[in-house]
Amino acid sequence: MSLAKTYSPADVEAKWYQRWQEKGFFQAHVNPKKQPYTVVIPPPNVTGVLHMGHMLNNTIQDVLVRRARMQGKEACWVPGTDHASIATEAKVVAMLKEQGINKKDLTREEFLGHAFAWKEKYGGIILEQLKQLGASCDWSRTRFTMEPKLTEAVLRVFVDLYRKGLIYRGVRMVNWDPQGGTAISDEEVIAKDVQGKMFHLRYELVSEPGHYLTVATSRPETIMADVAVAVNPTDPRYAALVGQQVRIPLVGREVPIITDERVAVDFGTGTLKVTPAHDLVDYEIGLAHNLPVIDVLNDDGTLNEQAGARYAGMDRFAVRRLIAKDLQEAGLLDKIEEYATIAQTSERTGAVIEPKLSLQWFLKMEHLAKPALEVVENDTIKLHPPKFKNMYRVWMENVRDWCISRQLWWGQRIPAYYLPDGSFVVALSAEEALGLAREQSGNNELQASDLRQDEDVLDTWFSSWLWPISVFDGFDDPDNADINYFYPTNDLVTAPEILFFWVARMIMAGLEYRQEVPFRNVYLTGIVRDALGRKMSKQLGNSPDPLDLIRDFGADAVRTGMLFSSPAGNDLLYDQKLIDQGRNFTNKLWNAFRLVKGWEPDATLGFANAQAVAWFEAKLAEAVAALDEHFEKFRMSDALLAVYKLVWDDFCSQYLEMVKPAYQAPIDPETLRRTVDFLETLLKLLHPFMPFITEELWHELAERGPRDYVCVAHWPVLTAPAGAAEALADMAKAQEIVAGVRNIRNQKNIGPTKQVALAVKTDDPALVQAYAPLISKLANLSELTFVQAAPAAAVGFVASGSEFFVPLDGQVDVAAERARLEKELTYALGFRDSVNKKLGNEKFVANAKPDVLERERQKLADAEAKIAALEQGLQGME
RNA sequence: GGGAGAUUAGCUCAGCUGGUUCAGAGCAUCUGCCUUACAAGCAGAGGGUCACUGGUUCGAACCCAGUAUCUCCCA
Repeated sequence: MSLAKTYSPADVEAKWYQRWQEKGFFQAHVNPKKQPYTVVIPPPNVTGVLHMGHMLNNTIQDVLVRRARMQGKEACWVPGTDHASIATEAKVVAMLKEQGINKKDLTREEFLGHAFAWKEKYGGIILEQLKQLGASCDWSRTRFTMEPKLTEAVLRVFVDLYRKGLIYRGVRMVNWDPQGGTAISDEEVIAKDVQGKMFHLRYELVSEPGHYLTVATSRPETIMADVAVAVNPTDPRYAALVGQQVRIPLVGREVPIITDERVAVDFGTGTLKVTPAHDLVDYEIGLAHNLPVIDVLNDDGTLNEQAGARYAGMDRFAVRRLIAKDLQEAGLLDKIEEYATIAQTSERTGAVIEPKLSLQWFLKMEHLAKPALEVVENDTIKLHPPKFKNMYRVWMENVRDWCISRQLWWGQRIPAYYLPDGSFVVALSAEEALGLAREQSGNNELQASDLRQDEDVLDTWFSSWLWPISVFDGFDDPDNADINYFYPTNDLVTAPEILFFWVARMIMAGLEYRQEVPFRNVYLTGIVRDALGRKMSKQLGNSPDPLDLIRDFGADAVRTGMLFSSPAGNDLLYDQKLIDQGRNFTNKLWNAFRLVKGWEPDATLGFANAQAVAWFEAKLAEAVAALDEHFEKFRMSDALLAVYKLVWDDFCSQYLEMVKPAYQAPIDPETLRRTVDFLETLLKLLHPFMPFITEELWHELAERGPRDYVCVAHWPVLTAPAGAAEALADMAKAQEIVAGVRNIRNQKNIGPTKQVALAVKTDDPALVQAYAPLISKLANLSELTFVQAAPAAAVGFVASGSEFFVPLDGQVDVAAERARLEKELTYALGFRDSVNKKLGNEKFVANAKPDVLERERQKLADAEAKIAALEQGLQGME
């Protein structure tokens, strides 16, 4: 046999992934005999590449899916990507720019041609990367949110919601992303703390030239859009000025001083310049006072001609700097203050958002949100960890209408068609639209060419919220076999950041279109951070490339490393050490296999390890029960740790050491058979976490049939064997004795190869006798004898009420030995007293439950036994 | 500013209904070992005022009130 001392993942991973696919193990089919288990992937951006967050998220999904598959369920994990309107369009625009092509010079069709070509070339790389991670998706079901069928689903839903009166078009103040050139929804706005400047500007009073009203603003570039200055009606400082006119600095235009409750008396100077086009509150004030609206901003964030020739065409921030200088020179700038404020930025581009009045499409949320809140409140859908329920409730109770139109080309074009008179119809196709338009206008002469389709596309989330239904074609064919079987899905694994963007909206869509929740459990992962707690980012360069990690350590090591330290909802502080630990674990398993593989059976030998086998059998049943419980509660890290300890501590450190034959000695066939069985069971339990090495070892361990793969093996269902509790308890005592001897070895510096003798002084020799061979082997004893009195010159310890001695001529420090025993005795006495005190307390005896009382009595008895043994030991030293 | 959650060993976290020798795990640390599966390893050890202050209780890491600090969400 020439098996390498270390496991080398690179040689085996690609091979097994290919075999699994060839065998079709990941493909799910409608099968009424089996229970379905469905997961839809949170579709990554089609232009994206795998990052650490994806690794964590997809590892968790794969663990769940693989276990379900082994449990005999029809496991269906649907992969796919979304089209990510803003991000993708930005990338394509940038690429075209490099080629010297300006988007403005292209028609919509030409642009989409470029975009699709780009997507074909670069899109979906991430799905190939997931295969390297071992993700057991059904790749035959791969979907893309902008493919024809999913696009049709989106349009159907739009038309349906419009006809139900839930979608409307209107002029509203929206969040304008000047860099993306589009409106975005409230949820896509991220507030960031920034250090800003407050400019105190002088507005001259028309009636009193040379006298000024000071107005504080953080955006002096918007003064050209001012239509009034407002003060609070209760503010005595300005009461006399109300109704007068002031001159806007530099601009010179006269605007009135008005009152409005919305002005904060204690903010700035208590005066507010009102620019209805560029601020939500100002807009409301403008409406209330019938003020005009002056828009000085272009869509790209530059100022327009309304701002005057000097500033037109310049970027808003450049104008801010320039105008500050101009104001200064004109003596109209009172002062500039530094102040901490909040900048609203775009989730997609990072650009500072401009509130902008524009005509957009909205989806009413109230009707949809109510039932979606209800199903989470009553635990029809469970969030893991449950603390997110609070957040979910608050959001759902305060949800505002969803702005679903985007001023982009990459996405589903809104199916609204405008008539020459400006009115519009909403329809699935141009033909249908024409019919409706003729009906609506009463003009049968109307031609298709007279209609103009809305230029905007829909928010990407307006595709994603349909994902659990649309991937099974549930919109165009609502009663098909797949959707009836696989929907509702079971578990969803995603990040808390998109709880509202995506999860909440999927719940709404599921209830609206299937009258059923889209999933039962939502597992929320944390954010992957570096060891210093910083979010991983390209700018910081603190994120390793996941593919490098897989190449260097193996996918199994990376998967387990990621899971070691990531309880649900908690951030994962990534540290290379975690991957090392994962790698070490694969190596440990590999070497356990090497050991067992090397054993040669001798048919003449009888079964020599009944105790060890009975013990590990009991241990295994116990561990599987614990493991299953962790899984039911979505405690993935705990589940992994449970198997980790079972394999490393119980199987390798204990069991294998118990049954391992001497060097080059043969093993009895029964022990070998049972050990191989155990190892197979362990491979099954490990498989969801470490799919590759377990499959490799599964096939190394025995000749397998064509479809005999651990990947589809039955998940172990074990019941504790008869006498399990006793086997566990007895072995624990034996192990305590072994540990006692080993402790003495360490204290006295006796190497593991040197044999020692052990003398036992006990009233109950049965257990020690029964386990004597095992204890002798594990503690490397030369002899184990029973004595009536402590031998001279020996170091002793107390275990399970008996005394043990290791005779060590010339190495025993009697004084130190006594001191150690006395210390132990003091502790035991103190402990006994505290238990006694408890049992002597009438109220305790009266109030405590019987089993609690019983346990206390047992504690007392144990303590008494230990004290007796220690006292005898001390006497023996006299 | 409003709300939610958290604070347990050097680090990351468990700790269920208040009661087991209950103060735990993994990693890290320290000591000794190249013991024929594994030094990516083996054997052992040390380490905590359960954030703080009060309260309830026979009994509190756990329940209650307040304080401090941190994180997240919303404005």
